[in-house]
Amino acid sequence: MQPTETAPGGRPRRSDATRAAILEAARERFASDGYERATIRAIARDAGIDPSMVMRYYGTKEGLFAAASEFDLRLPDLAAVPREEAGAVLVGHFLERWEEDETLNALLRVGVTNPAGAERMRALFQEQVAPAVAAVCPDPELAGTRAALVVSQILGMAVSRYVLRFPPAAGMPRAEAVAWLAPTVQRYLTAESP
Amino acid sequence: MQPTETAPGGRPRRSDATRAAILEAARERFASDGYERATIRAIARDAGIDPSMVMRYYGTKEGLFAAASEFDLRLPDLAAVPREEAGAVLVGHFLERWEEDETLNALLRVGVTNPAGAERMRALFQEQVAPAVAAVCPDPELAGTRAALVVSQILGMAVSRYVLRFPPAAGMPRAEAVAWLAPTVQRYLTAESP
DNA sequence: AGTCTAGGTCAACGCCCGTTGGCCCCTGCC
DNA sequence: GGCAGGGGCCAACGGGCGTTGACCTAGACT
Repeated sequence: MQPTETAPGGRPRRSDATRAAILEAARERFASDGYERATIRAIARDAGIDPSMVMRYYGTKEGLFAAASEFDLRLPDLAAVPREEAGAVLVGHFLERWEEDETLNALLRVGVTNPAGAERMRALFQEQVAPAVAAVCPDPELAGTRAALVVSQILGMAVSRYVLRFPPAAGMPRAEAVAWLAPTVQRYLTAESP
Repeated sequence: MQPTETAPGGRPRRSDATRAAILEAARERFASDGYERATIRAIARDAGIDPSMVMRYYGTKEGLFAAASEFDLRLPDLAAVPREEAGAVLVGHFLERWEEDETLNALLRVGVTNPAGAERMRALFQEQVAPAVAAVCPDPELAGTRAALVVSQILGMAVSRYVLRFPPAAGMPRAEAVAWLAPTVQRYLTAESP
């Protein structure tokens, strides 16, 4: 038996480079192919190692996905920006994050067809988005609803732009997308009622 | 050789019931499982026939999906409703359609992980949504952008509500969702600029 | 009544998948 | 310099997949 996991502060292992290569290849494949078509064999090939190594380090395909889909949105503290700019800041941050890290695309593609992936997305929503949104909500009891509305608009743009690639959405400069979406998100965050 | 297709006006075939059962089972499976996990064997089992019949009538799994994903959004003529209600009408119609026919969910789930499915969604956008939106756009050259924005909001709500099932979005009464989204869509349809 | 064809079943094919177990080699330690 | 153990490869497994072709069967037409 050999250790498959170490506390984050543990001594570096000789296999760390391989582990990282596997994770990177996995994120790429999950992001572009979804869960079922992202095969362990293809991921291993991308990482330049044998498929059995993936099993050794991550136990199972589901375990690999769990490790590859760990993600920090790094949401800004919305209480620290001018109240009327919260919407623009949030939209800009999300789109930027989506373009710089393929993990979000992996989460989205897997979340849509795989129950475990959907659960991951719900956790991301509850643990990261909802609290960040609650920080600028006028009414605590509506915070969940507001967060869901915000996410619906941002998620929809991400699907249109990065996944389905509707020409007008995919071709739109990011600044233009932010300009259109910001007032919407601002309203969801702070408007008294619909 | 035997005919696999007949002109829409053709005489009814003895196999029409079977063909319909296959299509219904296929839509159900594609909607709940996505393309890869919706197996021909499972669809045939649901339809109460042998898997080879599916191949006989639809040629290939891709052909089956093409047939099962034919869809008419039945979008209303937006020029016929009061200008300021276009947003509410459009949102309400989409959510209703999403709940009454699982084909839309099948399209969405497959579109996210399958290239052919994504192409289908783009065709739906271009052939049905874009023209309907153009009917109320003040500026023809911006119609495509406006349609994409509208779709991004509606698609995002559908993903949140029906696919990922974020609790606040999934639990929200449809009327409340419409009330929140309507002003957004209205603005995308008619506002001069962001 | 006899024939022909469309509707349907069955068994198999080849392929690829996730996963396993055995084996080798290299490295760091005593 | 031996040796333990982690890093790595290889070959195989059982199973499920899409797809095929041979084979029955029952109805419609003449």
